Amino acid sequence: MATIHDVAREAGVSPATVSRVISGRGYVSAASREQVLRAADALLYVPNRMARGLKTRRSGLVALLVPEIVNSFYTTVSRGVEDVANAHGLHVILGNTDESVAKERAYVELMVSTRVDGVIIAPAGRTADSLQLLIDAAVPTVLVDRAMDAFPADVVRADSVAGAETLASHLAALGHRRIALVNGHLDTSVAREREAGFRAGLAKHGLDVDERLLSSGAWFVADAESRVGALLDKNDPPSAIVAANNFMAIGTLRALRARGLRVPDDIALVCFDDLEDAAEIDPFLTVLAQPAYTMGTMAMQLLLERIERSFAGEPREVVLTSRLLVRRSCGANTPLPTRSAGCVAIAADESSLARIGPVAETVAGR
Amino acid sequence: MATIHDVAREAGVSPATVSRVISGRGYVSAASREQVLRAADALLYVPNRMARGLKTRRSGLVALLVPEIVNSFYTTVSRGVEDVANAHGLHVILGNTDESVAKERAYVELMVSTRVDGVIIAPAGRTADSLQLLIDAAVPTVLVDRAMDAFPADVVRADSVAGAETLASHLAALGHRRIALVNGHLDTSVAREREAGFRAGLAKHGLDVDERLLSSGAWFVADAESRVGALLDKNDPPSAIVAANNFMAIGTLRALRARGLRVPDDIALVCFDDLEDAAEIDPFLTVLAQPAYTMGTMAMQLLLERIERSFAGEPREVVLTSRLLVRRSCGANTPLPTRSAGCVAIAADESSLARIGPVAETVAGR
DNA sequence: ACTGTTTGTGTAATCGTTTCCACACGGAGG
DNA sequence: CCTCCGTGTGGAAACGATTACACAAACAGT
Repeated sequence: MATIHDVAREAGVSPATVSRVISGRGYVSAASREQVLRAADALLYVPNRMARGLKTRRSGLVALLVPEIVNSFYTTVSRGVEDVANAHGLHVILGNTDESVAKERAYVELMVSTRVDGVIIAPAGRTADSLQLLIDAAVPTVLVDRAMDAFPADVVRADSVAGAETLASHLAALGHRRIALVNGHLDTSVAREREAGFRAGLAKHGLDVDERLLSSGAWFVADAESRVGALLDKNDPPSAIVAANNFMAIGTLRALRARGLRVPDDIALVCFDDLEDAAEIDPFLTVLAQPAYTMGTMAMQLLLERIERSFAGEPREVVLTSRLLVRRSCGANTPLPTRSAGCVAIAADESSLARIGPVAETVAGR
Repeated sequence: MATIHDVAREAGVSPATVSRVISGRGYVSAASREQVLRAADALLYVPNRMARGLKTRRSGLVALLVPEIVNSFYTTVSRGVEDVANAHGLHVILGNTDESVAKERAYVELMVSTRVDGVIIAPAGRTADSLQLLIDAAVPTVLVDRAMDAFPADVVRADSVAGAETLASHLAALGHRRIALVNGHLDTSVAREREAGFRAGLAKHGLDVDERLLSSGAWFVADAESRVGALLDKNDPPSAIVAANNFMAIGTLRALRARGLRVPDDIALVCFDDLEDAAEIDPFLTVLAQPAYTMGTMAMQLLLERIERSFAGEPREVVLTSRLLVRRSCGANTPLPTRSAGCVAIAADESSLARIGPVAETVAGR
């Protein structure tokens, strides 16, 4: 591979001049510039980022660490991150931690050793253990989707408490008395918040919470399927279920189907996260759609401010509101939709809407 | 951030000794090793990959460039790649080219300038234009999913011809006479192969191809939806449809639903790619499931051989066989499944099965 | 005692950039 | 005519690792 010296020799100038042409900084005569560009082209010169990064102490890379790459929620977040990053000349490298703290730790170390300019991460664990290195190494960091106690970094997340409350009260308003929550791992902040919101939603309608109808565990299809199965096989099963993410909704559907139960006729089902396209396949899931793309763009914007040091204050927290999309699985819209997209959008209550807005307004110290 | 010199000073040895301890190469006394490890720990030393890479000319990074990150087919491929790479001490960085040749070109340049050790890519364009730099820069490269004519790189792909033939003849065998193909962009090898296989499948059953029932375009939901809509609104619409990937199957479903048509009662539908979990939601899509994970592991294995120079021969091609999973959308299994997973697995014809096997056996020059 | 090998360590060159500094040249302003 | 400043350029010192080389000590075999 050609180096800057090769180009310099070919163009009859010094390496310094080549560097100035490539980077566009400093004075270069039109004639030299022309020569250099021609030489670079001829030699297929591609600057070595490692050498550049070594000298400049900036890699131009941003890491995005997600717990589950096959989950379209996170890939949508990633598109948001990427769009903003690319617009600012940064590149995104994606890492899949697989909900494993060990993998997460390994990725964090990889990213620190690669000297990425910043990290956006949806942490897998409850403690900041595997993330401590980011703080120690002073790498600008933004948490996305999942918050973490006592971790000094900006956070962009959806309001899971309000979201769960919206879903639970939607079911309660439809007349359900026995509502179950199929939750994710309580190690994550979102799971804990969703439980709290769920309880609040029932309380709002004067319903008691039957602790036996609360279940938590891995965020995956299979886990939810077996837990819902257990729930259904007891006597006095629920008449409605809130699933804490899209995968668990599918696991729930499977458990229901295995028992010949139909949605929403026999049991109502609502969940967090839009499955995007798939949610519009029968039974047309009623979902609380989180603003995944926006979470990505916001997170990257906050990160940029940290990287460029245009903001250096206390950790900030951005809370975004989700939208309730009422389709058929909750039993509210019984007739099969024909021409329409089969979906009625209803915003969450006005109180939570108040927190939507431009960054400057929604950002608050915490 | 602490450097190797800092650690050396703290430990009372030379940088060379620190390097030997960290890399585990060369002679180091137990006492020195102990000192170095203690110092590295105390200073939170994380080696600088850029400096290391600059000297060793290896980054320890492998790039995986996929055209559509939200497509679970590609994320599954990525898990295969990652598992093999990690087992060999390499890290994977993922890039999303968005089916855009321009983005692809930008990523290729980024990866070359990052001096990644190798690249695995599912190319977006028909020509090797945007990939030429990989060849010029002599970066080990493996194509996955999509082949490319006259491009000197190993390829791992599924047998799309046989796959499409399997799907088409499955529908023909069920008695369908007017079968449509909703295809992807003919710029990609897979789209062209799927068309060829589709024609072969019909021919096998003595059916003529109605060219008006062949449609190609973008691999996305919306595009397929409008194309299928146009197809249905003509007179003499098809009685069965083959969709060339999972997204287009969803687009097809939408178009059907908008017209009040039911699957499989009014129109049968089968498609390429398993939607994983979502495919098991009604209408339980009959799919040709491609071995995505295996494609990833195979691709990475071939790439490893190139990176380590343990193989330096002519470009190889690995062709994997897919499986037909018969569910309900094709109309073959009319009763709703209850206890079972709602799926009957049928392998593609024996002839294509013959090509399954360990790498060594399936690899063939091309 | 001499040679040769194994073990252990440090010095310094090197990888490919960027960038500080010095310097040279013109033209403008005094 | 002398400065000063805006341009334009090159030399050389970093950046932080690896590694070739030199050297020294310890030990074995003759």
